[in-house]
Amino acid sequence: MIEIYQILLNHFGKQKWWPCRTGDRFEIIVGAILTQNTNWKNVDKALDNLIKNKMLSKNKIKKIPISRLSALIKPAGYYNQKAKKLKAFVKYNGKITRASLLSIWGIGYETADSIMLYAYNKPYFVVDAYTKRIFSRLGLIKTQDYEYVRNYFESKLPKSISVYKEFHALIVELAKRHCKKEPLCRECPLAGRCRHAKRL
DNA sequence: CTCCAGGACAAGC
DNA sequence: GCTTGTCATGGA
Repeated sequence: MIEIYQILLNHFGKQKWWPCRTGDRFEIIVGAILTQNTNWKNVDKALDNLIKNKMLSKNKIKKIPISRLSALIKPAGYYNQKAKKLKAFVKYNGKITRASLLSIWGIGYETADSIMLYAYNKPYFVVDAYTKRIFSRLGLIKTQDYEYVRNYFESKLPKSISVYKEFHALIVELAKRHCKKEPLCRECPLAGRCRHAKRL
């Protein structure tokens, strides 16, 4: 597994995730919620709107009317749902752990682990749809169950925050560049490992 | 025009 | 328990 990480790192270079302009962890959390099933470019516009209107803070999100909040994050799509999710998150006051994040409405496994890893620097491997798709097509995982896949990666990798961060980012980069193109295995850095004729 | 993007939740079976 | 529908903009 670490070999695959090295191949991707050598091929694409460091991705330096999570993108964050303010350097504030709250921006990472908001981004993690807004990017659910959504292109990052759209999320970027929504974050721009929040920053330009000086609304990117826990207290501001608490106080802003939900109708205005949803208008500001509109480019990110699902804006009504996501406005509710942001409200649900800022309403929570307790200690932030993986379990407590999962108890908040609107935060599922991937979002919780993204927040833990990239905002709080805790060693949870983030599993997204790309990860499941690519590694099952490589023949390395049997099921798509989230916790199974996360456990698989965490057990086969050194427990390193930076490796977890980069690897997930590299998987997304690999997917963006090669998962859509057909046939896969020519320019793909994992070509030699792909047992499938189809694309990753 | 269709398809999908760094998901999560609820309803239906 | 597992499968399907819903949420929605913007770019390819």
